[in-house]
Amino acid sequence: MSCEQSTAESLREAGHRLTPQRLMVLSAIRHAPDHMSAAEVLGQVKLSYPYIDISTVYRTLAALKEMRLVSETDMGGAETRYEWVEEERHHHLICRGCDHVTLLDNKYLASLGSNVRGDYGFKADLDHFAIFGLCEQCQAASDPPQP
Amino acid sequence: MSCEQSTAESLREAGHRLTPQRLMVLSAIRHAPDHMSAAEVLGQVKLSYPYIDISTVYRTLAALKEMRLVSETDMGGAETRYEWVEEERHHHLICRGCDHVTLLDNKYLASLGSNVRGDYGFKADLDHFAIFGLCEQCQAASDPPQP
DNA sequence: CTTGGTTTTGCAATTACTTGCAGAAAGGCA
DNA sequence: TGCCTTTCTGCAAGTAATTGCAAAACCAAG
Repeated sequence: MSCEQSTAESLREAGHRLTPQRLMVLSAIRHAPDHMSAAEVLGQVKLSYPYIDISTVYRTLAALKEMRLVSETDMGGAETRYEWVEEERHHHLICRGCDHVTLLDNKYLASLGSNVRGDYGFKADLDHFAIFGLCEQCQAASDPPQP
Repeated sequence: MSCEQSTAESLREAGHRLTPQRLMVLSAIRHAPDHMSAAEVLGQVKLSYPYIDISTVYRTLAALKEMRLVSETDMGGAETRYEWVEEERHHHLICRGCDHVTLLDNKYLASLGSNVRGDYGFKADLDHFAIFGLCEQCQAASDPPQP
């Protein structure tokens, strides 16, 4: 009935068992409006089941990532961020000067993916990339003032 | 005299002090034939200076990375790998099925970089990427055998 | 419903990496 | 050369994530 029903079935078909812990992790990340850290997922699940362990959260996220239902991204902070993979992919440009984050349209990575697939036969997981670099302002700031 | 001389000078110009520890870390990674882990750099430097601490290695690698003299790449193993950035960049396709690693020509990422720069004004650090996915064999193995 | 092989969980210990701090050292200036 | 400010180092403690293991739970077959 719920929107998790079919996802749960996919898990079963991939040879995983449907435990309450996994369904709770799944539900937490599925309904989050944004990226979550493993600690945030843990906190969310603990609201309904306080005995869950952080290692179970990590193991479940790893399984979901392997099935490409969630993406795992190092956004430069202390914690790795996890996100439900939507039909419409998005990526991030992160400035290492000012930490500003810009959304990057999927077409840039889709094009990289299809080139790589065509030339190498390799099907790249380009679900959610964080690309670091310098934004326009920070480039100007670090360039020589008057050459 | 040595080939580190000019690099050391760049460090100074970037506002860093030239300590023996830094020069040893620099030399270790500069002359390595391949990627190194922080622990491997530590071991190498300890041969000539046993008192060096792992935190100094990490801090030096972070400074060199900030200057884009070394790249820091998660290749999927337990440890992050560091490498001296050569003029000619290279990248890796890593299969999550069989762990096989293929070299990826820089032109694919150079093209991504120039598109992003043109459209967003963002100068991406595309020094050394690890792209995960499925190689041709592993795709065939995971596809339905007879649809 | 019960049994039984296999997977999964929670705990505890471990690993990879980071951070705070006090003393040591770099290097600009006299 | 010696002084002085600032940065850097080594240590120790802390954090994010992983792993080994015994007990518990899943679920397919009877």
